[in-house]
Amino acid sequence: MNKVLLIDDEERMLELLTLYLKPYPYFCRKAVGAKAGLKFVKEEKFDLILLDIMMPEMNGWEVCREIRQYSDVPIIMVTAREQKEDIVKGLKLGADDYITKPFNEEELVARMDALLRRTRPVNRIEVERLLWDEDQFELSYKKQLVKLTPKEFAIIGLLMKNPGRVFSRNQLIDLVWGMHSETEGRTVDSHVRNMREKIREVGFPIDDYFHTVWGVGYKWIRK
Amino acid sequence: MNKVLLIDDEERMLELLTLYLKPYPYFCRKAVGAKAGLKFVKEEKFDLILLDIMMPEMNGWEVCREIRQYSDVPIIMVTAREQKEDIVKGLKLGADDYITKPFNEEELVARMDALLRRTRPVNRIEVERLLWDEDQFELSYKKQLVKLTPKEFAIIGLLMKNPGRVFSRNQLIDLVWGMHSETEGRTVDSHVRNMREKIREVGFPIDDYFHTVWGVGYKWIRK
DNA sequence: AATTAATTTGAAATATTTTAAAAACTGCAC
DNA sequence: GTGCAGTTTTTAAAATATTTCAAATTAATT
Repeated sequence: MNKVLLIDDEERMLELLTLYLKPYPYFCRKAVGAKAGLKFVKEEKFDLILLDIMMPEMNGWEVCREIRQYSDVPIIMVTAREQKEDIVKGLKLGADDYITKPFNEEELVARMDALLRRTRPVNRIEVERLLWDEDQFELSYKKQLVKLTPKEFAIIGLLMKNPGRVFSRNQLIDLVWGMHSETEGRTVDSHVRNMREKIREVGFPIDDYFHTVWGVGYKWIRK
Repeated sequence: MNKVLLIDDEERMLELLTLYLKPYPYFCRKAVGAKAGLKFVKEEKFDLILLDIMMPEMNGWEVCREIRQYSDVPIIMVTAREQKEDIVKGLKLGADDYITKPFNEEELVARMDALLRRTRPVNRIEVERLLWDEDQFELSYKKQLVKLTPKEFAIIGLLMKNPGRVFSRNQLIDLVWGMHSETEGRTVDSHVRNMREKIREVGFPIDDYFHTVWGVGYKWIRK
């Protein structure tokens, strides 16, 4: 069951959307107006957001831009009519898709399904019997569990999901801790050290995979 | 003995279905027409519904959609002929299977049995002589009863049914209390503590199974 | 050899979980 | 309705685990 946030200033539209989505595996939460919407986004985790562009206090683009400062949640913009300008602007600000009013049930659901399908996050990845599993929050090598802390788990997951790519300490801080974190770059080193040690203990050749890129950062070797 | 609701506007068809199902462990209730059907669904609990699509007052899809707003009861749609569009639409609205007229006894029963088999909810689960039984609302270890409160019972049941998977406090609140609950995450901790203590008392090694995942939530270990 | 960066180390600062106990709530019997 | 018993929720303190940071050490680069 996917959690969807509907943001619109018109209650009628919120009701209509809820009604449309009722038969589908979507659980809707309704936010009346931009401010209420932003509040919801900060407090809860959603799988998708349907965001109306035309709202009085703050328009949909501003809401979209603000959300994108701290979240990658998929967003579909709802526009009154086919206005190319609007659409381009919306997508540039980070929206993932758009739909024009009036729309029918099938189109709405089809776009939502498609967006979720293409943005579904990777939550399991395996390399040479080293398995990173986000659902279980476990890293294991040949069935032996490696007990990692949340930060260690997040760091190795990010690197494994992006093999070959170097991440600087600051990038890691932005991605793992979240932007606006004040954490020092050296802190990453500590976590890396602890993590390497724990993984080494179970016998996985971590040093063949998790490399330091001198003067730049860290990367997971693509084999 | 499974309780089945037959919804059709033709009495002849209701009789035919009842006749077919007579030799099998199904107890049939007949509803003539959509309205009567919906009334039954609201008043009684059924294990399965056989729903005709072509009915005068309100067609089967509408009935299906309405039922799905408040119930997950398995539904098999009965369609006059193989119409792909109809079937797709019906299944999207939440029906679980369909059967086309004319059908024979074997096919009907086979589909009903199969549907019941795959939708039967887990209501009993046992791990190392710790038995969680939803029908009796009892948890016991080697026949000794553990007296749990409803919340405690629901939490351990959910975790046992999903071994290996971590649930965050918020997820647990959504799933056990229901979305839109205002309950604090810390409340979960209290229930967990009380539950652990009660289970520990009867001698089950609960700490080997029910783990805290630091910074994330709780999980039941898959052994 | 000098310089710069990474790693190790350990201890302090933070965060999270557990424990415990009190307060609020609920359903039921009277 | 009122009171009661059991349940649920809240709160605060204690116990644990993680995260951070800075200093000392080691390694790589020029």
